[in-house]
Amino acid sequence: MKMSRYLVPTLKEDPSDAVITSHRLMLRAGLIRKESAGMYIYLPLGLRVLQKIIAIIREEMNKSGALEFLMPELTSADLWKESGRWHSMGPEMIRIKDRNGIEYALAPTHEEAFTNVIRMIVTSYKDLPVNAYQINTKFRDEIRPRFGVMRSKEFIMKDAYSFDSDEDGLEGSYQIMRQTYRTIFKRCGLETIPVEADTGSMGGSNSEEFMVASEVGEEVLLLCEVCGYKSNQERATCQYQLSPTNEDEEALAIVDTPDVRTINELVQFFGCSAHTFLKSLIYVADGTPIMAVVPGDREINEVKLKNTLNAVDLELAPDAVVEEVTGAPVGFAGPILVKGKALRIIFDTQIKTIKNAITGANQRDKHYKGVNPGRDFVIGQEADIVLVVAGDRCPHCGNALIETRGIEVGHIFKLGYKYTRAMNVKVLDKNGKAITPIMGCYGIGVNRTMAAVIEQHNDDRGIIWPMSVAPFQVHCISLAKNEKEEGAADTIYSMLVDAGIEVLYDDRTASPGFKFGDADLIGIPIRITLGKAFFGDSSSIEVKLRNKDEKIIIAKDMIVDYCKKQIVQMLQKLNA
RNA sequence: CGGGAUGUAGCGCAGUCCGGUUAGCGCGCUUCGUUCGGGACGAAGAGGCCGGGAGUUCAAAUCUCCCCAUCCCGACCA
Repeated sequence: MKMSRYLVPTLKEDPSDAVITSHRLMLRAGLIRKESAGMYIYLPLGLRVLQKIIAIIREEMNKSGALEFLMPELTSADLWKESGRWHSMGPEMIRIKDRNGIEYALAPTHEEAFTNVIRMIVTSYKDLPVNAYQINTKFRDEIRPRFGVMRSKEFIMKDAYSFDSDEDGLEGSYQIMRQTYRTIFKRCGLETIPVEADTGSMGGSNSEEFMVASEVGEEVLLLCEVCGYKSNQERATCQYQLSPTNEDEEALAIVDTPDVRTINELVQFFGCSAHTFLKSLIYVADGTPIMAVVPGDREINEVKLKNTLNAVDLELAPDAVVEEVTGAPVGFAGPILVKGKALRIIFDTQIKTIKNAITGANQRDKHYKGVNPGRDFVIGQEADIVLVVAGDRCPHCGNALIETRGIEVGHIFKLGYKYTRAMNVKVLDKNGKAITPIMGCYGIGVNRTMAAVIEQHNDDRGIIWPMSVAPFQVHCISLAKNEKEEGAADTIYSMLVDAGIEVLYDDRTASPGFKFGDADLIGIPIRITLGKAFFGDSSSIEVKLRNKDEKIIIAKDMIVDYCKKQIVQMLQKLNA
């Protein structure tokens, strides 16, 4: 491709609204432009990268035996009502009506759609297992689009759904995808960390996310360097036990604590350690207020709490609700309710071990001390609801966990029967008996994968594409000063193209420095320069790899072979 | 939705506090000439409803009110 005929609007300065490296470089290298918040335009150069990633995904999915489909983006409300998600997806799902008032959703995901086709076309166990996938756009009315294409309202996802006769089958399908995902990301040049994950609104049990370690990642990961435990903070658990005390149970007493509300203030006031406080927070879960109680030195993991409650929506209660359900202003809540109040309370599993605790008295400016679980209040429901942080002990081996941040590029999980039951999918087994298939579901964020590759492969001059996803394989810079030289340069370009190499040919009239700068920014792996060495007698060509500093000289006749060899080697390295 | 910030040429910004010529600078863009291996130089140009609306004033990019958009921090997810 001749650059003079290709629109590559590189930018010398950083766009003001890009804060992370990948976003900055995508804008600067002329890969994307913003249409509006959360919506991005892929320019020709950027599209090529996206297509390369898609091709890798498609190739590996097909290799795994999955079948490619293409689903409508406009999905009828009936489909969503069947599974119950017309309601539960909430405002994240973009809903529209046609001229007759019929309701649709712009698909935020396609579990229902795929379950529906399988119901239509699969009737026998002989067709199972089947793994159906597509590479298609998703629409989500994100609370906050962020970081360029990293989190956008419209994005391309590869989503796959497996259907098996039984759980063993699902395990097989799941493991195939697990391996396929590793291969896909490896081929894209990405190092990923698979972590245990929460299943979110999709439902299901077992789940693994593929994370790209990055400071700008939105996920917090907890890793154990000893046994290899890896988990998303949302799901992470730890071995934790408060040290037992031999203290005698004190009598319950009420203490005046004027304006002492936060845990820090309480520690000061009472002069004891934070975990002897019973931190009691009021949440509203699907419209109903509840209380969650954790040791005072712990944060609540809202995802775990939400799962415990089986709630769709969970948020901290507004002050008015807190006052209403506890009878006291915010800061004085506790599990010993005043007479006449009733509230569902979830206790963290450690609460029962705390002796002579301190907690809010549900009265203004008053706390209880000498609080003893079981004696002063009943532990009705307990669950692990604390947020695990760095330094907590690994749930498997007990070593200290460490924290890192990651970008979620893929997510695989066992869905179970949620959709096949809700949508009444039946196939006949060997004995002619109707059975319900079990599902798994597997997603890859394509645009996000592209951004993640840049996050992992760049330097202060620009992008350093892995060969597999580079927009072109060779960047050929012509430094020709006259028509004769231009002609000679064109010949080399044609030679490379004829050999089947993807070449971006900088035939523009610009200074060498300008062209080198653009080449570094765009980051094509192999750069060849047609300059002095070439236009002189020697007929030799300078080659430089984007990820190396040295320049080497190759004889003109050898250049095609050399490039081909480099390309093959670079691709093989990613496949290994 | 809550908190913070910003909207001036394609991009990056100054000017706004303290109202007053024809709204400026750098990059980019066009034409010509000279340059030409690490973002060249000169000359001549083109390009602005100063985010939108209402108001105050003799006079508004600048002051007031309302709206909109974008970005960052928190709650959702690939």
